[in-house]
Amino acid sequence: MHFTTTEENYIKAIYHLQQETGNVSTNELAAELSTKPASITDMLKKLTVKKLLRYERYKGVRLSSEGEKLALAIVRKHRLWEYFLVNTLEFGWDEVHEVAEELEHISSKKLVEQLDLFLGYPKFDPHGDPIPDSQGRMVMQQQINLIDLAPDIPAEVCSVGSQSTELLEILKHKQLGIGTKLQVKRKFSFDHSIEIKMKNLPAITISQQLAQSLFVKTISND
Amino acid sequence: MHFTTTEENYIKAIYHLQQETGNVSTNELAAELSTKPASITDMLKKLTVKKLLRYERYKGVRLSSEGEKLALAIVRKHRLWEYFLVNTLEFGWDEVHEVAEELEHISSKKLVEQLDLFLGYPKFDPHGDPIPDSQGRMVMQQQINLIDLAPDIPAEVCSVGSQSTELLEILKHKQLGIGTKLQVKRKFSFDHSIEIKMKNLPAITISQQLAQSLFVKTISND
DNA sequence: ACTTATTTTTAGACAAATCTAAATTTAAAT
DNA sequence: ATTTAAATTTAGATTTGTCTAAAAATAAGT
Repeated sequence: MHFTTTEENYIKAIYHLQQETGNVSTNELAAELSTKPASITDMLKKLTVKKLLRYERYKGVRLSSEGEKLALAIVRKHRLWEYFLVNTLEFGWDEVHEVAEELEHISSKKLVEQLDLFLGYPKFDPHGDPIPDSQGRMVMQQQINLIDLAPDIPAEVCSVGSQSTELLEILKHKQLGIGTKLQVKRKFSFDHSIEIKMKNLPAITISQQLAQSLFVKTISND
Repeated sequence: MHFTTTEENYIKAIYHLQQETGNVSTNELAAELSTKPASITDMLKKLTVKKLLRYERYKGVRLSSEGEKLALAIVRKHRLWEYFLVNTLEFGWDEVHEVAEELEHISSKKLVEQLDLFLGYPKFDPHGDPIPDSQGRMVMQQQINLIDLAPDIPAEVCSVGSQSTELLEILKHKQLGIGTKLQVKRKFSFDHSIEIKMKNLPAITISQQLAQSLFVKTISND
């Protein structure tokens, strides 16, 4: 069965939102997709007929297993293309998202499989997010939010909370990115800002909001 | 300015048809795009407003210089992606067309330029068609139709007339493809079929229609 | 040249995806 | 528990790209 780009974008949005919130509300979706709630309702009915989701009026929506399969296929394509753009075509990791949003809708199955093979079956995209394999499986990272990292534990940034240009801008300015190694030095309970230290750089303070947008995994320092 | 996939497909179709026929007729376009003439007229009016073509009612259509620029950009993307699919992802040259039809509408300029760089600025796609550079320039092949090739002149297939699956099927069966070296042995004026000889293979006869779908360039046999 | 056939255009309708404005259902508040 | 507020859905309209059927313009045939 074939789906339009618009339908795929709805499925993808529901997939991402239901990771956190369980059932996804019409208003959440409207915000995520920059459309009006009325439009969401129309499309939810349409996708329900196509068996991609379980939806009851006024009660929110979840993906069916069909829908989840489709979502994972789209996420797989998105992340593989991001990996390709950064590692093969030498894009910066902060400039691949928009292009991947287009490339993820290319339908050829063979294209995805050959691309995966060419890239060497990567497990994580340039933002640190895991890439689903052809069966939709992906490895789980035990990553924690930077705000929860205990002081003096060496850790490495492995994922960012969103791809908004605003976030990417401040990260670039503060020289933070995927792979950056750091330690938390102090936590200020007044505004929940934290002081972090990166090698060869003076310690800097980052806001609660920024810290919450960064995910890290602890690393052994040998 | 941004154009829809549909609009780009119209521009591309007009570009290809006007190579041969000069002014392009509504019916030709309808056949090429598998739509009805009425739909063509509607779209021609729309694209005229957007300054992409010169169109007068009942008199056919040509691309404006704006339109030609766009067409060349699309053709460039199509052929670069075909090259990529064959040379990087190891697709067969006869299975890349449909995928490239999708990829050619990805809009990122940087993507095209980085892809071109990565591929080493190729001059011809896997079907032997020239790839426009970033300025829209392409090298001209002095290729002639196989039907016009004089007997006993060594030549090499460098282009096929269309990408229809029917044509690709018969070419595969007869072991003909881009790069195939051959000579014409006899021409039968009865049905304009010709007998050709490839190295290490018995001579075969091919129909007028098939010969007209193949373009060759002469090669020195040293 | 006049009639016939072909091509092209217009007019009106339809499906997809969206919108605004109004109505309905659920949730919150006193 | 009743009212108020918020979220969601319905109803009707709009845009894009398409269609069919009918009208208009061009081309062809004798």
